[in-house]
Amino acid sequence: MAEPRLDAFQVIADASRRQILMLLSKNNLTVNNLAGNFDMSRPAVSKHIKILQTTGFISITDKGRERYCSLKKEGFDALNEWLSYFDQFWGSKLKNLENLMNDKLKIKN
Amino acid sequence: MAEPRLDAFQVIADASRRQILMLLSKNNLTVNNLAGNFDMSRPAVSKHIKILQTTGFISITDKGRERYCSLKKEGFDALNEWLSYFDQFWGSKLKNLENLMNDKLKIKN
DNA sequence: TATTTGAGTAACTTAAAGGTTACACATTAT
DNA sequence: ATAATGTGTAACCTTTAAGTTACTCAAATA
Repeated sequence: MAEPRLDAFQVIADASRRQILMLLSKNNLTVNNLAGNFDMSRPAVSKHIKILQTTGFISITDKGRERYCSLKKEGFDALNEWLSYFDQFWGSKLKNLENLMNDKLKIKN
Repeated sequence: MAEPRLDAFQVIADASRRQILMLLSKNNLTVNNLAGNFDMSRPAVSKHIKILQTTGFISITDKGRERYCSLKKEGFDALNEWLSYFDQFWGSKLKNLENLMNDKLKIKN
C-alpha cells in the first residue's frame, strides 16, 4: 500500500475502514481480532489500521506483542466540522437527529 | 470517467466535489460557472456534477441550454447519520441525544 | 532453547477514479 | 442561415489506493 497520506474524507471513503471503526465502537480489539472480521489478508487490515491511526481516528496501545485499537475523537473532528457547515442549509443538526430518531424509533406521542 | 457509481462517502472524498458543494452553498451556479472556478477542464467538472446529482447532493434545473445546480439535502443524510452514530462516543452530542430521547420517549426508569 | 504467535514491511499487481482531448448536439445570438 | 455558446459523451491515459504473497522480527509458550 505504500502508506498513502489520506485526508479524513478519504479515510472514511473506504468501507473496510468504516467497518473497523464500527467494530471498535463496540469493543477495543487487537489487529488480529479485527482481521478476523474480514475476508482480506491480515497485512491489508494492518495497513488500514495504520492509516486510521496516522489520521487520528484510532489510537493504539501496545500490550506485549499485541496491539489494542480504540476509537479516537480527533479524526472525526474535520468531518463534523464540514457537515456542520452544510447543516446550515437543512436546519440544525439537532433537528436532523430528531428526524432521524423519529424515523428510526418510530416514536408515537 | 465512465460514471462510477459511488456512495456518499466516496463522493465527498474528492476535494473538487467538496469545493463544488461549497460554491453552491453560496450561489446556485451553472455548469460553466462552476467550471470557471477550477483548473481542470469543463468535461471533468461536468462529470463531477453528474456524480453529485446522481448521489443526491445537488439537483439540476435546466434553463434553456444552461443547467443550474443547487444543493440538495438527501445526499448528506447518510453522512449525518454515520457521524451521529460515532458522536455517541464523544459525548458532545450524546447529551443532546439523551435529552431528545428523554423528551420524545418520556423514558421512565 | 526451539517453536509458535502477533504484527509490520517490502515488492508487486490490479482495478478504478479522475483527468484529458475530440466530438456531437441543442439553444441562443448575429 | 450561420456562428457562437453551454453542455454531455466517448475514447483514452495516468495515477494511485488497495489488495496480494513472502519475509522479518519480537514476544509468548512449550
